[in-house]
Amino acid sequence: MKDVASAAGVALKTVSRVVNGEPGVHPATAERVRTAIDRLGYSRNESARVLRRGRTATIGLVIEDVADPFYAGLSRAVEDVVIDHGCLLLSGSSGEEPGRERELVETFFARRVDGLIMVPAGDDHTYLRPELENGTPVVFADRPPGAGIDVDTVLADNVGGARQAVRHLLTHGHRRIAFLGDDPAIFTAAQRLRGYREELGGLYDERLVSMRPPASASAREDLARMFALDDPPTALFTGNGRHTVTTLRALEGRRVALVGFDDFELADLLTPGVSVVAQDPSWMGRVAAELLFRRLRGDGGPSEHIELPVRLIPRGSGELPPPD
Amino acid sequence: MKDVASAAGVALKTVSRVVNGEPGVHPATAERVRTAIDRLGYSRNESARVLRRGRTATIGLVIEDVADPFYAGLSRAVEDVVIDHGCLLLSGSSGEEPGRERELVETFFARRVDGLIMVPAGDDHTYLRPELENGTPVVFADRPPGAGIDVDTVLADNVGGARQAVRHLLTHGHRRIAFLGDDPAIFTAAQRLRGYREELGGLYDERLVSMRPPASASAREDLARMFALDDPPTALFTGNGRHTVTTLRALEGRRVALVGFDDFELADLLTPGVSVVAQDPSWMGRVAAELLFRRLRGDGGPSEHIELPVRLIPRGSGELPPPD
DNA sequence: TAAGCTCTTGACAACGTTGTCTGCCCCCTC
DNA sequence: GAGGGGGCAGACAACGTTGTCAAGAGCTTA
Repeated sequence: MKDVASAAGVALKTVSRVVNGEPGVHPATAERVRTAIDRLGYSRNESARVLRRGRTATIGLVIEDVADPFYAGLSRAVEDVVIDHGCLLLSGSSGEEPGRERELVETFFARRVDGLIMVPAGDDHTYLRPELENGTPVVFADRPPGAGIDVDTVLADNVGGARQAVRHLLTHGHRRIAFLGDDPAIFTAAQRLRGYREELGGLYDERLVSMRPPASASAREDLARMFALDDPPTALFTGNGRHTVTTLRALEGRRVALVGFDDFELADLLTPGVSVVAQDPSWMGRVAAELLFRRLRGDGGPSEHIELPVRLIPRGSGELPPPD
Repeated sequence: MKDVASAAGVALKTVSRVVNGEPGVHPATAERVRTAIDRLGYSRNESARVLRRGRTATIGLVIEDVADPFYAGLSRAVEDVVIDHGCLLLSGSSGEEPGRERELVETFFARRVDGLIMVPAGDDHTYLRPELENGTPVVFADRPPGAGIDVDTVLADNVGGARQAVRHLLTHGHRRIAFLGDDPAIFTAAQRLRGYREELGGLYDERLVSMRPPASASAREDLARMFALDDPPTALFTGNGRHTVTTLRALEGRRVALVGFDDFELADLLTPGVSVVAQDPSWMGRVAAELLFRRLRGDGGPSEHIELPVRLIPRGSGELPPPD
């Protein structure tokens, strides 16, 4: 900038004004400055700008894994909103490890992100407190924060969705409905188990419940054990997209009714088509990002807790009747 | 930092030394400083640090769309390498628009990213030249840069993969093999068309070639037109994951041999399983990122052009014989 | 004609770090 | 006891911007 200034024969401040489109510069001078800028290939140093102005125009996003289609969709939606607001996105995957979640968040804060959207991996977020008191807005998506932290949240209707799935299977005549989900330490897994249990009522049988990491040997063993029972399940409710896929694979063509939580590409092309309770990751991302920018514009109201509806999509697998 | 210094009764520089783990500070003093840091909840301002030191410990990544599983996988791999090197990732999706690609890149450079990995959308990258001359390393992944730009590239063996796919179909007795791919303005689409054409030799028939955006009406029309021919195709080669999926959907159960470029989740669960030529997006991401960090460590050798092999995975659809 | 106003420009400090240089104290050695 | 060296600490400038304030030129108005 200094070089540009001397090349154009003006003061530093005038260049700054031109670069920022501030008024009060004579058109001819501005033109001279712009020519010098082009000639020297100058580009403003954002670090210095940030240092001086205190705002970074950067948003942080912590998710579990970009390679998971659900989070990829959420990520893309957040990115679009962020770019529309003239900001940039710093993102990182926690890999479901609380330690890495915290490291990422702290690195983001050290870089002075203006706001943060996160899908938490851990359940203790008291470490956010100093920064929250500092005024940095944080929005939790998909899962709520641990105890004692009061922030905006955007969650799906996990309980309602699970109830819908189970009700659908009950309507089609099933009485032995198994649940295959993730570790209940994960919020969404616990909520979906809760919905499953509530809707099943007296039909609940804990021998039909498996809560394991997807694609694990233990998950496969649980499934085999269930089918070895005297009264095996005639229908399955899988607790997330990953479990749906690994369960389908483990079934090896065995025809059992199935409803999965989370939609996934190609669910319609399998035979039978896979019925699912669909969330909309883009919607969640957009809502979370817009809420964040509303906070950044100064909305200081009490924290909001948005619950997005989910939708049952019948495609065949959930409508299979129980064997006679 | 100033506050920490006065709280601990030391000079600014001493705090700086402690924060950076520099030697030459008395243990007792360091301890006092650390206590003050904890008490005040101080965290270093990275912007100021960057301004002073000139390196941002930030890498930029421009891809086409995070929500596409291929790029999501690539993205995750890049992220892992970047984090391992103590850096952070700024990422953005170009959405296949050259304008947005350029905007993203320029924003990244304004933020003084230390290096850049990009999947280009446009074919003119002369705008990179000033920054390249400045010494910022750039690695192109998946697609090469436009003319006149000499940088490292990491590409898949697109021609070889297409030839493999076509050869596989020929081996299974097909002579009428159609190609359904993207606009040949996209490098990978053009390369795969080339491989297809080379391998087909005299069997090439331009009426069996469609190059359209996936999931477009025109793509569906082209497919219908091909099947209406007197000598319709008995096998299809689809030019990327998205085309494979939309083609499968358009086929509506019609049994035609098919090999797709790009692997995708659930390809094995469809009936028949979908044979594909698989690339490894994580591998590509990792290789690109490691190459970038090698450059950052000062490797100034001539630009490298890495071609990653691809692999044919037979799953059933590519082994269907032609109808008699 | 002097005062006042607008328009344009510039000088300067400050943002929070870190690199360089200097200074002090204490201990060791001759 | 004097000189030298190492360990520790601090003063100061600089990184590249932008906000604040002030000043000069040219014009209008009383």
